[in-house]
Amino acid sequence: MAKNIRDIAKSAGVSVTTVSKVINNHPSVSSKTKERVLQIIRDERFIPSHTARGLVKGRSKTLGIFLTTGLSHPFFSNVMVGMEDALKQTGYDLMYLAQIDWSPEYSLVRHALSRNVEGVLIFGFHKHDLNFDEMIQSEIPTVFIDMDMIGIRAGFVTSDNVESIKVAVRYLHELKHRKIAFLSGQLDSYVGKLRFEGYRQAIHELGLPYLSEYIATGDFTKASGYKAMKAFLQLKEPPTAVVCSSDMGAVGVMEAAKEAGLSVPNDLSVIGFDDIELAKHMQPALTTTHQDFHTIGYQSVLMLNDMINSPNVPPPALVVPTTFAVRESCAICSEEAVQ
Amino acid sequence: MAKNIRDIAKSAGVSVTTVSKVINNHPSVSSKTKERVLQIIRDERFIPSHTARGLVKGRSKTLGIFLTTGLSHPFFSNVMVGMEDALKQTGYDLMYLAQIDWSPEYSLVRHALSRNVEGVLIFGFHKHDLNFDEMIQSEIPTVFIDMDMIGIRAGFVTSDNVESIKVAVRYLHELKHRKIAFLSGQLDSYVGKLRFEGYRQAIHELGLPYLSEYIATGDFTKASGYKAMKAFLQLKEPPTAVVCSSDMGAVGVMEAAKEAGLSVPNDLSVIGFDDIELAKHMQPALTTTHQDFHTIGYQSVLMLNDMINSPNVPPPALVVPTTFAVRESCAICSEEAVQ
DNA sequence: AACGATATATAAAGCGCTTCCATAAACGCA
DNA sequence: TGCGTTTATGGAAGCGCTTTATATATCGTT
Repeated sequence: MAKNIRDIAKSAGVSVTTVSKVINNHPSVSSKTKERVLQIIRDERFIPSHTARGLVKGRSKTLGIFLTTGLSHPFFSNVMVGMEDALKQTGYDLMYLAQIDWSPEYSLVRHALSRNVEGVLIFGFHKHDLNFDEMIQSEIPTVFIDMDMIGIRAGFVTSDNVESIKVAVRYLHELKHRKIAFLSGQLDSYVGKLRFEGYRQAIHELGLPYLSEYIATGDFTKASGYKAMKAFLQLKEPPTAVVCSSDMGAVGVMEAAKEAGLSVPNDLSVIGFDDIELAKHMQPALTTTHQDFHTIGYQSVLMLNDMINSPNVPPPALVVPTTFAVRESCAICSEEAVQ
Repeated sequence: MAKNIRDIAKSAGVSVTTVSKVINNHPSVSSKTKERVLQIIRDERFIPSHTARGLVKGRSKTLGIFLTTGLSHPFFSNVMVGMEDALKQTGYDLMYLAQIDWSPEYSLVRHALSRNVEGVLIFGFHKHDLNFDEMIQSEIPTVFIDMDMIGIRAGFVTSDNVESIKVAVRYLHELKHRKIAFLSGQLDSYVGKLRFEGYRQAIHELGLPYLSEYIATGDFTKASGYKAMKAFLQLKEPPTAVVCSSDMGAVGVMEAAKEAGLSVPNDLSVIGFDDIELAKHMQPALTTTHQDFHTIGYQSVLMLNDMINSPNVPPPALVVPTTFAVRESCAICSEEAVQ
């Protein structure tokens, strides 16, 4: 059943070398024999072993991907769609390296190396979970997604988190809001940190007072939003608007607000982040930052492809713009604008 | 940098054979040399090439996955979480075979074979898209997800589509509904067909009249639900309830109903299918069938693992039970129960 | 006719590993 | 002590392919 290059050589009455040359269409084979061999290959439905070829060439036409937070990452599948397109375009298959064990001996690099992948994508959350340093220092081309890791052979791609939040805060400011609260994500995550930074910068640039009681530390979940809003409501001057680091957080905020008898957007304006499917179907539909996951996925494998093909150009960092999706969860501040 | 087994052998002062035996912990090596070799392996951070080993052993500890509808399948990522767990458990890595080209010469089998995978998962939609027959007839163990393909080396796993819809229809019947419409998905898809079949059976078993005007052919999208509901509303006896083949379809139905001034659930009961994230956050929250995607993913790789390890037991078909999630989108029928 | 240059084919080595087979050393037992 | 066994080790072939070096045939020049 499983044919190899020798069988073909025999059938065609040529050497293995010649068959190999035909497969890789090396010029030094006459078009006559080339045709004959090609015909046999077709007839016998022969397909060369990618694996064997990879072994000798050292190139496997395979990329590896590590999901350090598992596949349950909420946007994984969106990012993957973009990756898929780029994979098709560049001719790579993708190996999902599932066998991460979290022991100290485990090495991403070695795992990747053993699988003979030409480059790896790392999609994750927290910077300090795994031995990324080894990865960064290794020879193997790597692109990180949503982590600002950079090295001699490592680049990254991410959304423009800082600017996105600033846009959101400015928007609220234009709507006359002055008491703008912020719900963060985990502050030890790259995006969590940056979104917080965006809030800080915006508040500062707009000349608003920076009040720590308007900052709630959450973890991207609905529960953390709910809890945060409950706390905000205890304040003697509760915020009139809250910008969240995630849509799910915003959902929690809205839920708590409704429970307290507040109407969104009339009594409270809310802004999310991510633009998950749910966002546009909510009541009211959630104003939020739309991340271009497709581009993130697409560009990350293109970047990796470039890194593989041009080992000497330093790996870039790519910041993908977001779009601010204005929907129904924000309104002009009902309070007098306080000075 | 990249070490091989020969380097280790040299360092340890033993033969390549011995090193290999240590790696595979073959019994015929003294514990003394074994320890020494192991130590060197650790010191030199040597990791054997999976690829080379796969070449000689014919086993790659790799599974392949084809996504015939691409990664944009709405439940892909949920299913993958389940797969991931089973991959860890069984020790496989997963190769995403992205290079499907849709030309007639393209062969899933050959692609899989060239990549030396031990088995393949096929996750898709339509039965006739690709040359699945070749796959089914091939030697290579295959499990289909959401397709009823079965062969000497092919099994499948899917949700219990028929029964799930029957449960939904019966539930409506208990709520005194008698004019129960159905929104189908694509009828050339496996799940589309089965859900329709469930509706037919339920109607029949409940002794309700089977009315073709209560059947709308959709395609799982919101748009098709919207359109279907518009049509139902033209009827002189519009349905009092509609069961949908997808949650997104149900969203469309509800939207059309609201536009027509109907209140869900008071004037119209609606049931979805899938239990997407959105479902529980809608107003009213959507009553729907919850598919156990984790189990589907998990069991499909376990099944594949079994097929690989026991080549002689005929591949099974696994039907994973669903749970019916009662929420707020259904109410007792407001009309008199018609006889 | 003799020469080097060019085109075409192949043998053989090697990628990093496993495994069969042979060999050598250590052992048990009468 | 001598025999057959067991235990430990290594040589070499081979998995399916690519690639280098080499051989042979063909050709154009003068």
